[in-house]
Amino acid sequence: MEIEETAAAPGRRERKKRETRAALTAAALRLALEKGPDNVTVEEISEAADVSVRTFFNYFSHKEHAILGRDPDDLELALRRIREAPAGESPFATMRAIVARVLDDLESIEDQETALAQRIRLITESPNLLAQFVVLGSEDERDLAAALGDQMGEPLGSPLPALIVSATSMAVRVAVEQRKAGSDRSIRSLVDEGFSLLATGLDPHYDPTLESRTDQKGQA
Amino acid sequence: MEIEETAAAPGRRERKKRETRAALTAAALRLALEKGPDNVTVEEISEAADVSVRTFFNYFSHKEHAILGRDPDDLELALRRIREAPAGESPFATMRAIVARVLDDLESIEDQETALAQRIRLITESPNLLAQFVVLGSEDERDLAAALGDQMGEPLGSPLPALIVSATSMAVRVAVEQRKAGSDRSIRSLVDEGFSLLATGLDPHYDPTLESRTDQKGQA
DNA sequence: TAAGAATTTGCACTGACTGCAAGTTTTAGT
DNA sequence: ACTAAAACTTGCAGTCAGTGCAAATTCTTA
Repeated sequence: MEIEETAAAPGRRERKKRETRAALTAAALRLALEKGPDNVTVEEISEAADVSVRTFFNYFSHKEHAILGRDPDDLELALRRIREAPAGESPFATMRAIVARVLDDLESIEDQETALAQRIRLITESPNLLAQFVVLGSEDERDLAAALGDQMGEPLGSPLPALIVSATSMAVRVAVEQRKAGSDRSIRSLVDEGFSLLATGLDPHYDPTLESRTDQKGQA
Repeated sequence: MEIEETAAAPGRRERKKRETRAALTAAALRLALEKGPDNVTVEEISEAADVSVRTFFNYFSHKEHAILGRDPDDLELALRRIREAPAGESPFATMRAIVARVLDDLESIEDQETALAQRIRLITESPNLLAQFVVLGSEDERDLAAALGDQMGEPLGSPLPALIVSATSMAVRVAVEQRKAGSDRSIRSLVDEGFSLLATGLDPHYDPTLESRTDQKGQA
């Protein structure tokens, strides 16, 4: 009953699993777009993919995961990019490059919405999806931060790598939300501005000696 | 059937509502700590607070919200702090001050775990809670960013305020996760380091002319 | 081709959550 | 006080997500 991710010798079994998974994510995405993510039932998705409901849950533990259809290869790709970062590239630049890659993919199709673009839109519209997305994302972030820290030769437990990774996803998330809130600017330009601000600092006059001890005024 | 948040003239009705809500969050938190957040049923919580299950859902739309027991006043407090920020204080410093306030509250009780401290621990342990927390949080962030942007006199639609707010919550989240991952350092010191890094920039050698156009090497 | 492993499926069950209508409590007007 | 209206609570019936189990089915491999 264990569904593995082996990419080794693709026998018929392997192939069928991939097909089933693909059919499920495709059906889930299509139906989510048609009826709204929260109005789709697992039964419908399973029906459309022509498998039993029980089988759906053999592949995805949550309805949302099918809609998000996360491809494990994406994380793999990013991790590799980190490990193979050119000598001298700053870790922040590495992350920016990874994001840039995704943006390119996104733009290269322009009007014809890619599955990825559609999913991003859905995420901005459904709190449920956002929640699951973040949960999945935070697992990935752990791996990315570990890889980045390793690559940087940063002492274990340093918050820097985790911070950089989080900052990256944050820049993207903020950009997406700005768009959603009606900004005219392109995602790319918003992301660029975000990276730029994060790279050079959010507070030019920061006083580190002050640190966090409270110094409030009016307090209820 | 609408439960309002009126804080005006506290008649008996108002008082009872507060009591019920308090009883529910208290019961939810206690049970979540005892049995783990995912092993508590709404029925148990309602039982403990001595109301019907249906009533539970009149107060909280999700089980998790009762456990998180978010106090709307907290957001109010933060918003006020933003609006009343001393002239000349950088927006980033404002946010840091707000976080510092929370940390102080947290530490002032030390061993005797506050409800807040307990909740933070639960959140780090339960994906479900994390998810709901993020959803609630992202709503708050919108408000905070709006207030901050207003205070800064930033043009509407600028990503800066949103970025600063996100950065703040990010610094806290990363610090919490570092602790969870076994760091010896105090939350406060981790948070301070995060703020410091974000304030002064994540990439000292950032080249803004490069922007985000892809420049990758090995690609699968 | 047959044993054995991996998958699919049906079934029964728990638990979150919702709409509705009836019952109860609180408030307000007189 | 008395009472009608408004605000809350509750039970009930029902939908849907998600899980464990064991019987069927399909694939692999010797």
